Amino acid sequence: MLDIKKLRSNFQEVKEKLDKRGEDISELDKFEELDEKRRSLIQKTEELKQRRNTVSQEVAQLKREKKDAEHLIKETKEVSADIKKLDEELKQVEETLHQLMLRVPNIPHESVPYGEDEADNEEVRKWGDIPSFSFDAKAHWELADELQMMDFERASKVTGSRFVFYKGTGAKLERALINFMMDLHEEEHGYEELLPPYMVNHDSMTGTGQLPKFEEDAFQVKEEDYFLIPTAEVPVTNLYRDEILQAEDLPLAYVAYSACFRSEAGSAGRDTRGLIRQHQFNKVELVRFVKPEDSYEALEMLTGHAEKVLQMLDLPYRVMNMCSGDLGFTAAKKYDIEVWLPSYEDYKEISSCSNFEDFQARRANIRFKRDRKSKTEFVHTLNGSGLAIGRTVAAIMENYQQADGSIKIPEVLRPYMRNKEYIQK
RNA sequence: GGAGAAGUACCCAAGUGGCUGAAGGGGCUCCCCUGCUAAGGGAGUAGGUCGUGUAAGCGGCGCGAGGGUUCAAAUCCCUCCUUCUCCGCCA
Repeated sequence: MLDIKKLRSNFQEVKEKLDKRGEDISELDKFEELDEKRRSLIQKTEELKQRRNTVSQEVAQLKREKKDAEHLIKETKEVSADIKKLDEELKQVEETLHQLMLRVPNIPHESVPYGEDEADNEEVRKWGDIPSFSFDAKAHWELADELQMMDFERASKVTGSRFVFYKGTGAKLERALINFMMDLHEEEHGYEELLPPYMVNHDSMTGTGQLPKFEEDAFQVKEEDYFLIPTAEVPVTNLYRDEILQAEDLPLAYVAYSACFRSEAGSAGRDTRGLIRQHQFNKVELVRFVKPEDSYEALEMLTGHAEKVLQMLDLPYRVMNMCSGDLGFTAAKKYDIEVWLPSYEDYKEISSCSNFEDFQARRANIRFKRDRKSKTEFVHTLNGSGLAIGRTVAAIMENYQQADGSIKIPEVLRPYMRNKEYIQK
Protein backbone atom coordinates (compact mmCIF):
# COMPACT_ATOMS: atom_id res chain seq x y z
CA MET A 1 0.00 0.00 0.00
CA LEU A 2 1.21 3.47 -0.80
CA ASP A 3 1.55 6.30 1.69
CA ILE A 4 -1.66 8.30 1.45
CA LYS A 5 0.03 11.53 2.44
CA LYS A 6 2.70 11.10 -0.18
CA LEU A 7 0.10 10.29 -2.77
CA ARG A 8 -1.89 13.36 -1.78
CA SER A 9 1.05 15.74 -2.05
CA ASN A 10 2.65 14.25 -5.20
CA PHE A 11 -0.35 12.91 -7.00
CA GLN A 12 0.74 13.57 -10.60
CA GLU A 13 4.30 12.41 -10.03
CA VAL A 14 3.22 9.13 -8.42
CA LYS A 15 0.70 8.55 -11.15
CA GLU A 16 3.34 8.94 -13.83
CA LYS A 17 5.63 6.47 -12.08
CA LEU A 18 2.83 3.94 -11.74
CA ASP A 19 1.92 4.40 -15.35
CA LYS A 20 5.29 2.89 -16.32
CA ARG A 21 3.98 -0.46 -15.16
CA GLY A 22 1.61 -0.44 -18.10
CA GLU A 23 -1.32 -1.39 -15.92
CA ASP A 24 -4.66 0.33 -15.95
CA ILE A 25 -4.54 2.82 -13.09
CA SER A 26 -7.55 4.90 -14.04
CA GLU A 27 -9.20 3.92 -10.76
CA LEU A 28 -6.66 6.11 -9.04
CA ASP A 29 -8.45 9.16 -10.37
CA LYS A 30 -11.07 8.70 -7.66
CA PHE A 31 -8.42 9.09 -5.00
CA GLU A 32 -8.37 12.84 -4.64
CA GLU A 33 -12.10 13.18 -4.32
CA LEU A 34 -12.37 10.35 -1.78
CA ASP A 35 -9.46 11.66 0.24
CA GLU A 36 -10.97 15.12 0.33
CA LYS A 37 -14.36 13.79 1.33
CA ARG A 38 -12.88 11.65 4.05
CA ARG A 39 -11.05 14.50 5.68
CA SER A 40 -13.98 16.86 5.62
CA LEU A 41 -16.21 14.20 7.20
CA ILE A 42 -13.63 13.56 9.90
CA GLN A 43 -13.56 17.24 10.72
CA LYS A 44 -17.31 17.44 10.95
CA THR A 45 -17.77 14.40 13.20
CA GLU A 46 -14.91 15.34 15.44
CA GLU A 47 -16.34 18.75 16.01
CA LEU A 48 -19.64 17.20 17.04
CA LYS A 49 -17.93 14.62 19.22
CA GLN A 50 -16.09 17.33 21.04
CA ARG A 51 -19.38 19.07 21.68
CA ARG A 52 -20.93 15.86 22.95
CA ASN A 53 -18.02 15.26 25.30
CA THR A 54 -18.22 18.67 26.92
CA VAL A 55 -21.98 18.58 27.25
CA SER A 56 -21.80 15.11 28.77
CA GLN A 57 -19.48 16.48 31.39
CA GLU A 58 -21.91 19.25 32.12
CA VAL A 59 -24.77 16.79 32.46
CA ALA A 60 -22.72 14.73 34.88
CA GLN A 61 -21.95 17.83 36.90
CA LEU A 62 -25.60 18.88 37.09
CA LYS A 63 -26.72 15.37 38.05
CA ARG A 64 -24.21 15.31 40.85
CA GLU A 65 -25.64 18.58 42.10
CA LYS A 66 -29.14 17.14 41.69
CA LYS A 67 -30.07 19.86 39.25
CA ASP A 68 -32.14 19.58 36.13
CA ALA A 69 -30.26 18.68 32.93
CA GLU A 70 -33.15 18.04 30.57
CA HIS A 71 -32.31 20.80 28.11
CA LEU A 72 -28.74 19.57 27.73
CA ILE A 73 -29.80 15.96 27.37
CA LYS A 74 -32.15 16.95 24.61
CA GLU A 75 -29.38 18.76 22.77
CA THR A 76 -26.95 15.86 23.03
CA LYS A 77 -29.58 13.52 21.75
CA GLU A 78 -29.69 15.45 18.52
CA VAL A 79 -25.93 15.79 18.33
CA SER A 80 -25.51 12.04 18.80
CA ALA A 81 -27.93 11.32 16.01
CA ASP A 82 -25.96 13.57 13.69
CA ILE A 83 -22.71 11.90 14.72
CA LYS A 84 -24.15 8.51 13.94
CA LYS A 85 -25.20 9.59 10.49
CA LEU A 86 -21.88 11.20 9.65
CA ASP A 87 -19.92 8.27 11.07
CA GLU A 88 -21.75 5.88 8.81
CA GLU A 89 -21.01 8.04 5.83
CA LEU A 90 -17.36 8.32 6.86
CA LYS A 91 -17.09 4.57 7.31
CA GLN A 92 -18.29 4.01 3.77
CA VAL A 93 -15.90 6.55 2.30
CA GLU A 94 -12.98 5.07 4.26
CA GLU A 95 -13.85 1.57 3.14
CA THR A 96 -14.03 2.65 -0.49
CA LEU A 97 -10.72 4.48 -0.19
CA HIS A 98 -9.09 1.52 1.56
CA GLN A 99 -10.25 -0.90 -1.11
CA LEU A 100 -8.90 1.45 -3.75
CA MET A 101 -5.53 1.71 -2.02
CA LEU A 102 -5.26 -2.08 -1.66
CA ARG A 103 -5.43 -2.35 -5.44
CA VAL A 104 -2.79 0.24 -6.27
CA PRO A 105 0.58 -1.35 -7.10
CA ASN A 106 3.95 -0.36 -5.69
CA ILE A 107 6.03 2.44 -7.21
CA PRO A 108 9.00 1.12 -9.24
CA HIS A 109 12.43 2.10 -7.93
CA GLU A 110 14.48 4.47 -10.08
CA SER A 111 16.93 1.69 -10.96
CA VAL A 112 14.16 -0.35 -12.57
CA PRO A 113 14.45 -0.29 -16.36
CA TYR A 114 11.43 0.89 -18.31
CA GLY A 115 9.78 -1.82 -20.38
CA GLU A 116 6.54 -3.47 -21.35
CA ASP A 117 7.09 -7.16 -20.75
CA GLU A 118 9.69 -9.83 -20.05
CA ALA A 119 11.46 -9.10 -23.32
CA ASP A 120 12.55 -5.79 -21.81
CA ASN A 121 14.10 -7.27 -18.68
CA GLU A 122 17.72 -6.36 -18.28
CA GLU A 123 20.44 -8.96 -17.90
CA VAL A 124 22.61 -8.00 -14.93
CA ARG A 125 25.10 -10.87 -14.98
CA LYS A 126 25.62 -14.40 -16.17
CA TRP A 127 27.39 -17.24 -14.36
CA GLY A 128 28.65 -20.69 -15.41
CA ASP A 129 29.00 -22.47 -18.73
CA ILE A 130 26.08 -23.85 -20.66
CA PRO A 131 26.71 -27.58 -21.05
CA SER A 132 27.02 -29.11 -24.48
CA PHE A 133 26.06 -32.74 -24.86
CA SER A 134 27.64 -35.24 -27.23
CA PHE A 135 24.41 -37.22 -27.13
CA ASP A 136 20.71 -36.47 -27.32
CA ALA A 137 20.01 -34.72 -24.07
CA LYS A 138 16.74 -35.68 -22.45
CA ALA A 139 14.18 -33.62 -20.63
CA HIS A 140 13.92 -34.22 -16.89
CA TRP A 141 10.49 -35.85 -17.23
CA GLU A 142 12.01 -38.46 -19.54
CA LEU A 143 14.90 -39.06 -17.19
CA ALA A 144 12.49 -39.19 -14.25
CA ASP A 145 10.54 -41.89 -16.01
CA GLU A 146 13.55 -43.97 -17.00
CA LEU A 147 15.17 -43.73 -13.60
CA GLN A 148 11.84 -44.11 -11.81
CA MET A 149 12.27 -40.94 -9.84
CA MET A 150 8.76 -39.54 -10.29
CA ASP A 151 5.25 -40.71 -11.10
CA PHE A 152 3.14 -38.06 -12.80
CA GLU A 153 0.44 -40.37 -14.10
CA ARG A 154 -0.55 -41.87 -10.78
CA ALA A 155 -0.48 -38.40 -9.18
CA SER A 156 -3.09 -37.36 -11.75
CA LYS A 157 -5.21 -40.31 -10.71
CA VAL A 158 -4.81 -39.66 -7.01
CA THR A 159 -5.23 -35.91 -7.19
CA GLY A 160 -5.28 -34.32 -10.64
CA SER A 161 -3.09 -32.70 -13.23
CA ARG A 162 -0.02 -30.72 -12.16
CA PHE A 163 0.71 -32.97 -9.19
CA VAL A 164 3.51 -35.48 -8.79
CA PHE A 165 4.69 -38.36 -6.66
CA TYR A 166 8.43 -38.24 -6.11
CA LYS A 167 9.77 -41.76 -5.67
CA GLY A 168 13.00 -43.36 -4.50
CA THR A 169 16.07 -41.35 -5.49
CA GLY A 170 13.78 -38.62 -6.84
CA ALA A 171 12.25 -38.11 -3.41
CA LYS A 172 15.68 -38.37 -1.84
CA LEU A 173 17.12 -35.74 -4.20
CA GLU A 174 14.27 -33.34 -3.43
CA ARG A 175 14.79 -33.81 0.30
CA ALA A 176 18.57 -33.50 -0.04
CA LEU A 177 18.15 -30.14 -1.74
CA ILE A 178 15.82 -28.86 0.94
CA ASN A 179 18.31 -29.79 3.63
CA PHE A 180 21.30 -28.52 1.71
CA MET A 181 19.69 -25.11 1.14
CA MET A 182 18.35 -24.80 4.66
CA ASP A 183 21.75 -25.64 6.10
CA LEU A 184 23.56 -23.23 3.80
CA HIS A 185 21.34 -20.27 4.63
CA GLU A 186 21.12 -21.07 8.29
CA GLU A 187 24.77 -21.92 8.91
CA GLU A 188 26.61 -19.75 6.38
CA HIS A 189 24.31 -16.82 5.61
CA GLY A 190 22.93 -16.14 9.07
CA TYR A 191 19.21 -16.75 8.61
CA GLU A 192 17.07 -18.10 11.41
CA GLU A 193 15.18 -21.24 10.48
CA LEU A 194 11.38 -21.28 10.49
CA LEU A 195 8.88 -23.98 9.64
CA PRO A 196 5.67 -22.04 9.01
CA PRO A 197 1.97 -22.92 8.80
CA TYR A 198 0.91 -23.88 5.27
CA MET A 199 -2.44 -22.19 5.66
CA VAL A 200 -2.96 -18.54 6.47
CA ASN A 201 -5.94 -16.30 7.04
CA HIS A 202 -7.39 -13.53 4.94
CA ASP A 203 -5.47 -10.74 6.70
CA SER A 204 -2.12 -12.40 6.06
CA MET A 205 -2.87 -12.79 2.36
CA THR A 206 -3.80 -9.12 2.24
CA GLY A 207 -0.70 -8.18 4.19
CA THR A 208 1.72 -9.51 1.61
CA GLY A 209 -0.39 -8.45 -1.36
CA GLN A 210 -1.95 -11.68 -2.66
CA LEU A 211 -5.37 -10.27 -1.82
CA PRO A 212 -7.61 -8.69 -2.86
CA LYS A 213 -6.40 -8.59 -6.46
CA PHE A 214 -5.13 -12.12 -6.99
CA GLU A 215 -7.63 -14.26 -5.18
CA GLU A 216 -8.08 -16.57 -8.16
CA ASP A 217 -4.40 -17.60 -7.95
CA ALA A 218 -4.75 -19.14 -4.51
CA PHE A 219 -6.41 -22.28 -3.18
CA GLN A 220 -8.94 -21.49 -0.50
CA VAL A 221 -10.05 -23.72 2.32
CA LYS A 222 -13.80 -23.68 2.31
CA GLU A 223 -15.66 -22.59 5.44
CA GLU A 224 -12.49 -21.47 7.24
CA ASP A 225 -11.38 -18.28 5.51
CA TYR A 226 -7.95 -19.92 5.18
CA PHE A 227 -5.77 -20.02 2.11
CA LEU A 228 -3.08 -22.53 1.19
CA ILE A 229 0.12 -20.54 1.04
CA PRO A 230 1.47 -19.80 -2.46
CA THR A 231 4.88 -19.20 -0.85
CA ALA A 232 6.39 -19.14 2.65
CA GLU A 233 6.75 -15.40 2.13
CA VAL A 234 3.16 -15.05 3.29
CA PRO A 235 3.33 -16.64 6.75
CA VAL A 236 6.89 -15.48 7.41
CA THR A 237 6.37 -11.82 6.46
CA ASN A 238 3.15 -11.77 8.46
CA LEU A 239 5.01 -13.07 11.50
CA TYR A 240 5.29 -9.48 12.71
CA ARG A 241 2.01 -8.15 11.40
CA ASP A 242 0.59 -5.41 13.65
CA GLU A 243 3.76 -5.26 15.71
CA ILE A 244 6.33 -2.62 16.54
CA LEU A 245 9.89 -3.90 16.45
CA GLN A 246 12.96 -2.45 18.15
CA ALA A 247 15.57 -0.92 15.88
CA GLU A 248 18.27 -3.04 17.50
CA ASP A 249 16.40 -6.21 16.48
CA LEU A 250 16.84 -5.29 12.81
CA PRO A 251 17.75 -6.70 10.44
CA LEU A 252 15.73 -9.87 10.97
CA ALA A 253 16.48 -12.68 8.54
CA TYR A 254 14.50 -15.90 8.22
CA VAL A 255 14.81 -18.96 6.05
CA ALA A 256 11.76 -21.16 5.75
CA TYR A 257 11.04 -24.34 3.90
CA SER A 258 7.45 -24.91 2.84
CA ALA A 259 5.30 -26.56 0.28
CA CYS A 260 3.67 -23.95 -1.96
CA PHE A 261 0.26 -24.14 -3.55
CA ARG A 262 -0.81 -22.23 -6.65
CA SER A 263 -3.91 -22.57 -8.75
CA GLU A 264 -2.01 -21.45 -11.88
CA ALA A 265 -5.15 -19.79 -13.15
CA GLY A 266 -4.41 -18.50 -16.62
CA SER A 267 -1.49 -20.85 -17.20
CA ALA A 268 -3.47 -23.57 -18.90
CA GLY A 269 -1.35 -25.23 -21.57
CA ARG A 270 1.92 -23.71 -20.35
CA ASP A 271 4.74 -25.95 -19.06
CA THR A 272 2.44 -28.93 -19.02
CA ARG A 273 5.19 -31.51 -18.78
CA GLY A 274 7.46 -32.20 -15.87
CA LEU A 275 8.15 -30.34 -12.67
CA ILE A 276 8.22 -26.79 -13.92
CA ARG A 277 4.65 -25.74 -13.19
CA GLN A 278 2.91 -27.72 -10.48
CA HIS A 279 -0.02 -26.88 -8.23
CA GLN A 280 2.14 -27.95 -5.30
CA PHE A 281 5.88 -27.51 -5.09
CA ASN A 282 8.59 -27.16 -2.48
CA LYS A 283 10.56 -24.01 -1.88
CA VAL A 284 13.13 -22.63 0.50
CA GLU A 285 12.35 -18.96 1.04
CA LEU A 286 14.46 -16.12 2.42
CA VAL A 287 12.75 -13.18 4.15
CA ARG A 288 14.36 -10.06 5.59
CA PHE A 289 12.99 -7.19 7.70
CA VAL A 290 15.31 -4.20 7.52
CA LYS A 291 15.55 -0.47 8.18
CA PRO A 292 14.49 1.61 5.16
CA GLU A 293 17.99 2.92 4.50
CA ASP A 294 19.36 -0.63 4.28
CA SER A 295 16.91 -2.28 1.95
CA TYR A 296 18.69 -1.91 -1.39
CA GLU A 297 21.92 -3.21 0.02
CA ALA A 298 19.91 -6.05 1.53
CA LEU A 299 18.40 -6.88 -1.86
CA GLU A 300 21.85 -7.35 -3.36
CA MET A 301 22.90 -9.48 -0.40
CA LEU A 302 19.80 -11.65 -0.52
CA THR A 303 20.10 -12.16 -4.26
CA GLY A 304 23.71 -13.17 -3.68
CA HIS A 305 22.61 -15.75 -1.12
CA ALA A 306 20.26 -17.32 -3.65
CA GLU A 307 22.95 -17.26 -6.35
CA LYS A 308 25.35 -18.99 -3.99
CA VAL A 309 23.12 -22.06 -4.05
CA LEU A 310 23.41 -22.29 -7.84
CA GLN A 311 27.16 -21.69 -7.71
CA MET A 312 27.65 -24.47 -5.21
CA LEU A 313 25.52 -26.76 -7.34
CA ASP A 314 27.48 -25.55 -10.36
CA LEU A 315 24.40 -24.73 -12.41
CA PRO A 316 24.63 -21.98 -15.06
CA TYR A 317 22.33 -19.03 -14.47
CA ARG A 318 21.74 -15.39 -15.20
CA VAL A 319 20.31 -12.58 -13.10
CA MET A 320 17.65 -10.35 -14.64
CA ASN A 321 16.55 -6.92 -13.44
CA MET A 322 12.81 -6.94 -14.00
CA CYS A 323 11.53 -4.07 -16.09
CA SER A 324 8.65 -1.84 -14.99
CA GLY A 325 6.10 -3.85 -16.95
CA ASP A 326 7.19 -7.22 -15.46
CA LEU A 327 7.71 -6.22 -11.84
CA GLY A 328 4.70 -7.73 -10.21
CA PHE A 329 2.19 -5.90 -8.06
CA THR A 330 4.11 -5.56 -4.82
CA ALA A 331 7.78 -5.14 -5.70
CA ALA A 332 9.65 -1.85 -6.03
CA LYS A 333 12.52 -3.77 -7.55
CA LYS A 334 12.93 -7.41 -8.44
CA TYR A 335 15.71 -9.66 -9.66
CA ASP A 336 14.82 -12.97 -11.22
CA ILE A 337 17.48 -15.64 -11.20
CA GLU A 338 17.11 -17.93 -14.17
CA VAL A 339 18.77 -21.32 -14.42
CA TRP A 340 19.77 -22.98 -17.67
CA LEU A 341 17.37 -25.74 -18.63
CA PRO A 342 18.53 -27.87 -21.59
CA SER A 343 15.01 -29.11 -22.37
CA TYR A 344 13.84 -25.52 -22.85
CA GLU A 345 17.14 -24.52 -24.45
CA ASP A 346 16.71 -21.41 -22.42
CA TYR A 347 17.02 -19.90 -18.97
CA LYS A 348 14.03 -20.48 -16.70
CA GLU A 349 13.12 -18.61 -13.52
CA ILE A 350 14.26 -20.44 -10.40
CA SER A 351 14.27 -17.57 -7.91
CA SER A 352 12.67 -14.19 -7.53
CA CYS A 353 14.26 -11.68 -5.17
CA SER A 354 12.30 -8.56 -4.34
CA ASN A 355 12.51 -5.40 -2.34
CA PHE A 356 9.01 -4.30 -1.38
CA GLU A 357 10.25 -1.24 0.49
CA ASP A 358 7.39 -0.32 2.87
CA PHE A 359 4.62 -1.56 0.57
CA GLN A 360 3.96 -4.81 2.44
CA ALA A 361 4.85 -3.28 5.80
CA ARG A 362 2.06 -0.73 5.37
CA ARG A 363 -0.46 -3.40 4.47
CA ALA A 364 0.65 -5.68 7.26
CA ASN A 365 1.35 -2.80 9.65
CA ILE A 366 4.89 -3.86 10.55
CA ARG A 367 6.75 -1.00 12.18
CA PHE A 368 9.81 -0.24 14.25
CA LYS A 369 11.11 2.45 16.56
CA ARG A 370 14.62 3.80 16.40
CA ASP A 371 14.56 4.60 20.11
CA ARG A 372 12.10 5.20 22.93
CA LYS A 373 11.21 8.71 21.92
CA SER A 374 11.22 8.47 18.14
CA LYS A 375 8.20 8.02 15.93
CA THR A 376 7.28 4.64 14.57
CA GLU A 377 8.37 3.94 11.02
CA PHE A 378 7.51 1.16 8.64
CA VAL A 379 10.19 -1.48 8.10
CA HIS A 380 11.20 -2.55 4.63
CA THR A 381 10.56 -6.16 3.71
CA LEU A 382 12.37 -8.33 1.20
CA ASN A 383 12.19 -11.89 0.11
CA GLY A 384 13.59 -14.28 -2.39
CA SER A 385 13.48 -17.95 -3.24
CA GLY A 386 16.58 -19.67 -2.15
CA LEU A 387 15.56 -21.69 -4.25
CA ALA A 388 12.49 -23.31 -5.77
CA ILE A 389 13.25 -26.98 -5.14
CA GLY A 390 11.35 -28.67 -7.97
CA ARG A 391 12.94 -26.52 -10.64
CA THR A 392 16.35 -27.12 -9.06
CA VAL A 393 15.77 -30.86 -9.29
CA ALA A 394 14.85 -30.46 -12.95
CA ALA A 395 17.94 -28.35 -13.59
CA ILE A 396 20.23 -30.84 -11.88
CA MET A 397 18.74 -33.81 -13.72
CA GLU A 398 19.05 -32.15 -17.10
CA ASN A 399 22.41 -30.43 -16.68
CA TYR A 400 24.06 -33.38 -14.95
CA GLN A 401 22.78 -36.13 -17.23
CA GLN A 402 25.34 -38.53 -18.65
CA ALA A 403 25.59 -40.39 -21.95
CA ASP A 404 24.62 -43.67 -20.28
CA GLY A 405 21.35 -42.19 -19.02
CA SER A 406 22.50 -41.77 -15.45
CA ILE A 407 22.65 -38.50 -13.54
CA LYS A 408 25.74 -37.33 -11.77
CA ILE A 409 25.03 -35.99 -8.30
CA PRO A 410 26.55 -32.55 -7.57
CA GLU A 411 29.31 -32.91 -5.03
CA VAL A 412 27.78 -30.71 -2.36
CA LEU A 413 24.68 -32.91 -2.32
CA ARG A 414 26.46 -36.22 -1.90
CA PRO A 415 26.63 -36.03 1.90
CA TYR A 416 22.84 -35.77 1.80
CA MET A 417 22.58 -38.74 -0.60
CA ARG A 418 24.57 -41.46 1.17
CA ASN A 419 27.68 -40.21 -0.66
CA LYS A 420 26.45 -41.70 -3.91
CA GLU A 421 27.99 -40.30 -7.10
CA TYR A 422 25.33 -41.20 -9.60
CA ILE A 423 21.63 -41.78 -9.88
CA GLN A 424 21.20 -44.75 -12.17
CA LYS A 425 18.94 -47.68 -12.86
C1' G B 1 -16.82 -31.46 19.39
C1' G B 2 -19.02 -30.64 24.83
C1' A B 3 -18.66 -27.78 29.68
C1' G B 4 -16.55 -23.81 32.32
C1' A B 5 -13.21 -19.38 33.20
C1' A B 6 -10.63 -15.24 31.47
C1' G B 7 -8.99 -11.10 28.02
C1' U B 8 -7.82 -3.52 30.97
C1' A B 9 -1.53 0.26 29.25
C1' C B 10 5.66 -2.75 28.97
C1' C B 11 4.05 -6.55 33.12
C1' C B 12 0.64 -7.61 37.32
C1' A B 13 -3.90 -5.68 38.59
C1' A B 14 -8.57 -2.49 40.71
C1' G B 15 -12.83 -1.15 38.50
C1' U B 16 -21.28 -3.12 37.44
C1' G B 17 -23.48 3.78 33.96
C1' G B 18 -21.38 10.33 34.78
C1' C B 19 -15.02 14.24 39.23
C1' U B 20 -12.11 6.54 35.67
C1' G B 21 -10.92 10.60 28.85
C1' A B 22 -8.56 4.34 33.57
C1' A B 23 -6.77 3.57 40.80
C1' G B 24 -2.67 0.77 42.89
C1' G B 25 1.80 -2.01 42.36
C1' G B 26 6.07 -3.80 39.48
C1' G B 27 9.30 -2.33 35.76
C1' C B 28 11.53 1.66 33.15
C1' U B 29 13.65 7.03 32.87
C1' C B 30 15.52 11.16 35.65
C1' C B 31 16.87 13.14 40.45
C1' C B 32 18.17 12.83 45.92
C1' C B 33 20.66 9.91 49.72
C1' U B 34 24.78 6.42 50.52
C1' G B 35 32.48 5.38 49.65
C1' C B 36 30.45 1.31 45.87
C1' U B 37 26.36 -2.22 45.68
C1' A B 38 21.80 -3.37 48.02
C1' A B 39 18.01 -0.88 50.65
C1' G B 40 15.51 4.03 51.07
C1' G B 41 13.25 8.98 49.36
C1' G B 42 11.24 12.19 45.23
C1' A B 43 9.46 13.14 40.21
C1' G B 44 7.93 11.22 35.47
C1' U B 45 5.75 7.14 32.50
C1' A B 46 -1.03 5.94 27.18
C1' G B 47 1.35 3.52 23.70
C1' G B 48 -0.62 4.07 19.15
C1' U B 49 -3.35 6.29 15.34
C1' C B 50 -6.32 9.92 12.69
C1' G B 51 -7.60 15.18 11.78
C1' U B 52 -5.75 20.19 12.13
C1' G B 53 -1.56 23.57 12.35
C1' U B 54 4.99 25.98 9.63
C1' A B 55 5.39 24.68 14.71
C1' A B 56 4.57 24.54 20.11
C1' G B 57 -0.11 22.78 20.41
C1' C B 58 -5.35 21.65 20.02
C1' G B 59 -8.92 17.94 19.07
C1' G B 60 -11.15 12.76 17.84
C1' C B 61 -10.63 7.44 18.79
C1' G B 62 -8.85 3.56 22.42
C1' C B 63 -10.09 -1.25 28.28
C1' G B 64 -9.56 -8.58 22.87
C1' A B 65 -12.71 -7.31 17.87
C1' G B 66 -17.32 -5.70 15.80
C1' G B 67 -22.28 -4.22 16.56
C1' G B 68 -26.34 -2.44 19.93
C1' U B 69 -28.87 0.17 24.28
C1' U B 70 -28.21 5.25 26.54
C1' C B 71 -28.00 12.23 26.74
C1' A B 72 -23.49 9.44 28.52
C1' A B 73 -20.37 2.61 28.22
C1' A B 74 -14.19 -0.46 30.50
C1' U B 75 -18.97 -0.96 33.14
C1' C B 76 -25.48 -3.17 30.41
C1' C B 77 -26.98 -6.43 25.83
C1' C B 78 -25.66 -9.36 21.21
C1' U B 79 -22.12 -11.71 17.82
C1' C B 80 -17.22 -13.16 17.00
C1' C B 81 -11.86 -14.08 18.14
C1' U B 82 -7.98 -15.70 21.36
C1' U B 83 -6.01 -18.02 25.78
C1' C B 84 -6.53 -21.37 29.96
C1' U B 85 -8.91 -25.74 32.68
C1' C B 86 -11.77 -30.31 32.44
C1' C B 87 -14.15 -34.12 29.23
C1' G B 88 -14.29 -36.48 24.32
C1' C B 89 -11.48 -37.54 19.84
C1' C B 90 -6.77 -37.84 17.54
C1' A B 91 -0.92 -37.89 14.87
